[in-house]
Amino acid sequence: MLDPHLFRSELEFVQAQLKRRAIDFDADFYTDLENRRKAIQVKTQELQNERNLSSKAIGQAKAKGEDVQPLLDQVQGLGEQLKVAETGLTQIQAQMKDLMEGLPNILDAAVPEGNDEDDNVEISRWGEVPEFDFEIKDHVDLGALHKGMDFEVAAKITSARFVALKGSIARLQRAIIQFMLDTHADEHGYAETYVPYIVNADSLYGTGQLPKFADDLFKVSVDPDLYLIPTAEVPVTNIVRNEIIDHAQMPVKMVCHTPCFRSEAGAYGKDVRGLIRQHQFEKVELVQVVKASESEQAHEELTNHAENILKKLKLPYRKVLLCSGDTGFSSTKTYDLEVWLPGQDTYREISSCSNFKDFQARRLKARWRNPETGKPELVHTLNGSGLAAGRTLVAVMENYQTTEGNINIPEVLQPYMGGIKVVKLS
RNA sequence: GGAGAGGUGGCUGAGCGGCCGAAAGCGGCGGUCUUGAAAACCGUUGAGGGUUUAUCCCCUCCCAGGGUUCGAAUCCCUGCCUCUCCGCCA
Repeated sequence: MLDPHLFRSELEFVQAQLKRRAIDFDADFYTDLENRRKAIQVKTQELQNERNLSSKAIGQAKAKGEDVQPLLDQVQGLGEQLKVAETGLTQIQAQMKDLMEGLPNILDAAVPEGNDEDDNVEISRWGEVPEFDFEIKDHVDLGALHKGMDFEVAAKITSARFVALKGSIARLQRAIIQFMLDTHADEHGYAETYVPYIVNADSLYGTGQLPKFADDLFKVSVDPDLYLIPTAEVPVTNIVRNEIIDHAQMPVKMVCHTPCFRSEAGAYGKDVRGLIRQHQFEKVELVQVVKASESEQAHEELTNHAENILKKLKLPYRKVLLCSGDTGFSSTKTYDLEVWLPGQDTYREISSCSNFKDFQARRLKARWRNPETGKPELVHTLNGSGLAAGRTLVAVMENYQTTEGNINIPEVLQPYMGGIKVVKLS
């Protein structure tokens, strides 16, 4: 949610910024609504004040043993007026909330203009794209060859867009997850975190998935409304919802591995082959809660932490700054890390690192206490995949394949694989 | 799943339908004292919002949502959560 004060003081700026998101914000409609809100709110509060004063007077008169009937006659009808005013206020506030919560975050000045992923800007490349002197296989074929990746059986158990992993391939994914968790916890200073995989609507509202993106979620319960998490971002960031964090606890840095569940409604026909786009996948997520003045630096650091995993795995990747049209709803600025996938002969997203500034914090009512002023201030929240484990599995399999169809194990993963250096065909 | 108890400020914990945004203690902050610190003493200290240049003033919030009332932390209803006991259970 954007700052309402910004709308009142700098409406034209807001309008211009939303235009970058291809949103035609109706300033006249807003101004009219805001003026009505102001009038109704002032009126309501005046009536409330009148009621409070009258009631107090009645109380005092009663204490003195005076006749209160004249006073009671005086307030007759006030209740009805107040009810009308309060109802009106509630309505217009709800209307404004609907309007406001449908608006995306304001983009950082550095975000390039553009319509879609084709307009994203490459920042850097790392590593050498491997050259193979044999006919390479993609992860689906490799997985089948190793009898470790079975889409058919998952379809039988559940439906399309699920997978069953077995043997060394399953272990390799687990090794990747453990390696990532250990690296972020031990080297990058994140607190390992475990959270529920099912969340309530308030949490999804807090991080911005609701009310706008309900179609992307799996709902598992009605009354109360509960959903499977689409990312660990939701439960982990919501740890600070409605909290005022002591300054000594700042910055809050958490790392968390969870499965993620996405209905991917409307994504059919897009990238269907293999593990790339699934209803359920494993991800290690980095979340930071920082002071406003530190979020831009934290964004760079968090992205570096994710990059560090790719470097340690010696997987070639590139870093991309998303353009205005491709940056997510809640984000001010997002870097994507794209890993090289030989099977697709291209770079594919494996991490997305975003700075939400105070957009989520305002919805979450997540604050920290500034010792200099003694007052609570909204925090800035950030998160990034560190990394998507399923896609990392794909990347390792495809980049480390050998002519025999074996898969070499990156050195950093070997301790997690019982010391073996290669997964051989049995 | 069954039975009971309870949800009040950063924490502990009082609170009769009006004098309660709320005692007291702890903690925090400022000060006195001290070479410094501790102790003691004094003062101060919740959040959100409206109006305003600002001060002032006003509104809302005692788990959440409804209700009763001129007036609700306090009474009533519903929900959620926590704790204790029993049952079941990885």
